[in-house]
Amino acid sequence: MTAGTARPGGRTARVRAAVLQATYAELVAHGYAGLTVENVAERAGVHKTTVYRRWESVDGLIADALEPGAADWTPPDTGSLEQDLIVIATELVRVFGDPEQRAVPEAVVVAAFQSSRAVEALRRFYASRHARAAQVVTRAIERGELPAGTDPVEVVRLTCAPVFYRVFITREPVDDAVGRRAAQAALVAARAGVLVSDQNS
Amino acid sequence: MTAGTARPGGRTARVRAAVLQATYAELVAHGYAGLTVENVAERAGVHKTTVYRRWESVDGLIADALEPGAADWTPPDTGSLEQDLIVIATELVRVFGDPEQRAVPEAVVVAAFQSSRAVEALRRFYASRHARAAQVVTRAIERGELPAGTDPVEVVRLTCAPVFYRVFITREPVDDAVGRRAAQAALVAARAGVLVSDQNS
DNA sequence: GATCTAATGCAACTTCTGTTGCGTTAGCCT
DNA sequence: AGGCTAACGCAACAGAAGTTGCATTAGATC
Repeated sequence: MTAGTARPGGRTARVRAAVLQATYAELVAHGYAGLTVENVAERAGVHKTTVYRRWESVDGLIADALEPGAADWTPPDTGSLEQDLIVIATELVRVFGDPEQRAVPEAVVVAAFQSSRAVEALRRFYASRHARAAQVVTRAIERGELPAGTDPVEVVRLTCAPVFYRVFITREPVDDAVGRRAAQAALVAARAGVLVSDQNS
Repeated sequence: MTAGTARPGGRTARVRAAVLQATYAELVAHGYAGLTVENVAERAGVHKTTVYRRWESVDGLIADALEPGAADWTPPDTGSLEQDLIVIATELVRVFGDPEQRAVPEAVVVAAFQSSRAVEALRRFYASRHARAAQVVTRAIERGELPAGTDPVEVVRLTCAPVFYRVFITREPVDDAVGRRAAQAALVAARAGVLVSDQNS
């Protein structure tokens, strides 16, 4: 984003950094509902027209703010698939339990309901996250812990989905036990061969 | 809601019905992002101040519009737990595939991110839905298909979560195969005893 | 059917969001 | 160093969202 600009140096980059950081801070402070272009601009020390021109709307800001998050995450590697999945699921629980860590991912989910840019950002983010987390499963398949042909990403989805479901859909509380159970259920299903990708019966 | 009003007859009830129906129609037509108090009021043939006074905001409208949906739903009863779960999951897939049926539930999920009233409406709705769907599992436990002590609602959650996860979080496409796999995974996990409620190890 | 008053309609107003035209600044290039 | 111009700041504006005070309507009660 803003990569093809004719003047990428100095001020433009500074403004961009300041605005995205301000977006993050505002999200943590007021959440998606309280996110305003004007507030972000003021916090960033930038005029609101600048923000409107470069990001168009709050959804553009949010979509942009998510980008960095995907890259710097590495999956656990405990040697046991079950433990790896449990770590992944309980880490999710921990993130959603912390308002500060939760702010950005939650905001993007909300923004995706009204902005195709946010949808694209979400797809890219979770595609990346899934691919990284799937390494855990791929290693397990190589160790012979799971049936050959098991879809690694599907195991990851099954591990994460129940946590998201409770947090964002049914609004039920989550704790480590929820994550653990999701991980174990995904594991059992994978072992039983339910998540073999060819299986389209 | 509006139950304790001092004048429940005639006009008040008519206005309420007209407004909720208009809310539904507007949601289908423009989605949550395009939902405006003024548009709803105009469509309902009511002045906007009336809507503001009785529902306060769009989130109030949405929370109210969800209420009727919970009551009139009965779970399948095919005689086989696997088939019941598959029906539940693929029915979800079908609902989310139809913009008209999808509009209201999606709107409430969005509204819940910024309105505690919508959160309460969501909790009530899914608590009711889960309880009804859980009958399917309870019957299976009685038939001896699942270990005693299996948490029926947890089986339902595990069946539905992957569909919601793809639709609302990762924005991946869903089809019947997705629902079928989710149902089978939940079933396998339940059979293995992973979803026994006592189990807090 | 006359009265009372909750609920609605109406209009004006304030506030907030987003836009536009133009002047100014600062990065890039020779 | 000096010019060129993209990017930014500024102010004024347009439009929508939500509020308030008061008049009007129509259910309820006797």
